[in-house]
Order: sequence, then C-alpha cells, then structure tokens
Amino acid sequence: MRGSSGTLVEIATQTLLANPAAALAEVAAAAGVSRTTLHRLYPTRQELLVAVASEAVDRVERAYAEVGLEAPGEEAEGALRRLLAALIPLGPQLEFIHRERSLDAELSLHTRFDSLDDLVIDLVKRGQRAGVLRADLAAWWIVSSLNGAVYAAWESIELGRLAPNDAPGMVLSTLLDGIRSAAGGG
Amino acid sequence: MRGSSGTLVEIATQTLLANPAAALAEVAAAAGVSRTTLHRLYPTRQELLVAVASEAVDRVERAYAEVGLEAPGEEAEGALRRLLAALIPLGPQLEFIHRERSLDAELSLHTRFDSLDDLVIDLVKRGQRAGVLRADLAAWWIVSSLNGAVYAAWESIELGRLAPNDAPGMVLSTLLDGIRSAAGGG
DNA sequence: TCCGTTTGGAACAATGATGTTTCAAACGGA
DNA sequence: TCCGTTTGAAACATCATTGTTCCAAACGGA
Repeated sequence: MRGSSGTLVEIATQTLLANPAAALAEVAAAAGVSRTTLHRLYPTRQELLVAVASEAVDRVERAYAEVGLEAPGEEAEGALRRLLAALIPLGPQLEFIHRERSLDAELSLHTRFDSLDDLVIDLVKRGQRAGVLRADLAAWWIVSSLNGAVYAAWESIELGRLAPNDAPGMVLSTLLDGIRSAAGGG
Repeated sequence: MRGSSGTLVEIATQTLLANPAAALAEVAAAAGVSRTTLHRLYPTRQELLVAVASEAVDRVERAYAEVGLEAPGEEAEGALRRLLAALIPLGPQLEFIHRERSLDAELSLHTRFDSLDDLVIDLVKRGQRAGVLRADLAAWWIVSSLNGAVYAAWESIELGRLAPNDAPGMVLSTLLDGIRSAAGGG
C-alpha cells in the first residue's frame, strides 16, 4: 500500500492540505509508511510542517522563476499576467502557509516570501518609471493588492464561482483598471 | 483581580486574538474568573470560540448597519468609502475568524457573512445599473475583491507600513481606478 | 441574620496525540 | 549466502489540556 505517488513530503502535503489537523499516524498511512519511519525522518510534527511549508515555498519560488520577472526590458502587464496565472493555482499552498499558526514563528518562510515580494516590487517600480503604472501608489501597496487579489481569486475558484481559466484575466483587469466604469459619470 | 474591563467574552476575545492557542486557564485568569466559572458559562472550548467569533460578527454586522448600505438613492462611491473605513479596523476580528480552523465547521458564521456580502452585492449592482461601476465584472467578484483589499489593508497596517487613516482612501482609490497609470501608454 | 445562589479552589479522570524505545523482519548489495 | 541497513509493529512514557466533580467560602437579597 504505497502512497499513490510522489515523495513523502509531497504526500504529506496532500494530506495536510486536505486536513491540517491530521494526526501523524494518518500522514504516515497516506504515505504508505510506518509512523516510526515518519518519525525518523521528521522527529517532530513541527519539523514536518516546516518541511511541507518549505516545499510549498519552493513551488512558489519556481513559479516566480519561470515567469522571469527580472528581464529589465519586460513590459509590466505581460509579466503581471504571467505571474497571476502562475500564482493563482498555488492557492492551496498559500492558504496552508497563511493559516497554519505554528508557522508564524518560522522566520525563514517569511524571509523567502519577502524576497519574492521584492522581485515584484522592482517590477512595479519599473512599470511606474515607464509611466505604465500609477506612481501615486506605493509599490509595496500595489504588491499587497496583487497578493490579496490572488488570494481572493483562489478563494472564488475553491468556492466554484470562478473558472480557473478565467481567473488571471479577470484579476488582471480588475487590478489594472479598477471597478469604476470607464464610461460612467466619475 | 478583575479583568481590566468589559464582559467576559470581550476579554476572552482580547486574549484569544492575542494568542489563539491560549489555554482556557489563561483566558479565565485574564478575565479575573476561575476556570470553573468559565466552564460553567462555556462548557467547551469550542463553545467559547464560537461565542468569541459570534461577538466578532456582531461587530461586523453593526459596522455594516452604521454604514447604511440599503439606502436606494445612495451613490456607490461614498457608501464604499464608509464601508471600507468601517471594516478595515475590524481586521483582527476578521483575521481571527478566517484563520481559526475549528470555526470552519460553524455554518452559521458563514451564513451571516454571506448575508453581509449580499448587501454589498446589491450595492454594487445598483452602482452597475447607474453606470458608475463596471458591468463587465460580476458583482460577487467585485465584492470578493473588496474583501480581499480590506484584508490586504489590514495586514499592511499591522505590519506598520500603512497609516490607519490613510487606508480607506488608498484602498478605495486602488479598487476604483486600478493601478494602471491614467496618463501612460495603455 | 439567614438562606439560596454563585463562585473559587482543588483534585481527579479521560483523552488523544506525540515522541521513544525495542526487537524482529525485510531488504539489498557484495 | 551473509551482513549491514532500513523498516515495521507494538508497547510504553509523557504531557498538556480539557472537562468533571465536590466542598467550602463568599455573596447578596429578604
């Protein structure tokens, strides 16, 4: 009865994302491994949680890397669209890290997220200098808004209200142009 | 050694918002009450959590009521601004309810939030009919975006990056007009 | 003052998961 | 086949918290 597929951490991720209160026995069973072995690899529940979270951040980092924000000549809109498309599907991972209280104390996780935010902040600043993005809003706030929008989009998908394929475009449009009618009486 | 002030639930709220993992003994101590008495009023930790969460939703509902979204002649922008100003300070309450996993199963809480969302959805739809808000975005999505923006703003305040007084205007501006430069080359 | 009610203190049982240890069995390469 | 290594099963100690119970004491109105 091996776990369906993947490494132990991956299966632990699946199990813990589905039920964050799962006992270690359940995680071990799901992974097709004895509790003893699980304990040998991750002596402590907290260590397992951190491993799961780290793997999640790995995925987020990979998503950023694949989007390739660094290219200095990059136009902001396309980069943002690709970033949204890459991040929204990672909603479960983001939600897990965000909600799991015992991870709050894990400074390294926050540091890594901050570094990723910095990448986007740079992108935004370039967009601002190029006159494409509003310069009257702080770059960090734009990034916060973007992250919040990603989260909102994921939640909508989870609730079955939003089609995954529609999400990136909708978020981008909302974020870039706002909700005010262009025609109407502003 | 009475608790500094307020009802038991209010003090429990303070204690649990500060440290959601606090043992009941700590909550009782903070409230200047014996664990026995606490148990008499809330036989179960879960019941206490629900009571705290309910009180939090009460506050949110009161905030909505004071904003007065129902007025049919109301212009959308003013109502949204007042709503943001009322909701953002409730960030701790919203965060508590959102992150506390044992509250996920509490259907009544979700129902109440849904009712509040419905109020805003109606407001948005009126705004759309009036030509003030974009009609190409679903009203529920606009409301989700708004809620996400509230959360992002609160987080920024908590991190010390955003002045509470600046928050409503900044959020409203971002939400209504987006992050794209009006001048720039669209 | 008297008495019913509410509270506090303390000790207790139950719980349920975690982390530990031990030994036998399975595995895998040489 | 042999041997070192990895694994599993089971039993155990620990532990913090929760929820329960009981009695004495404080409280408060009549």
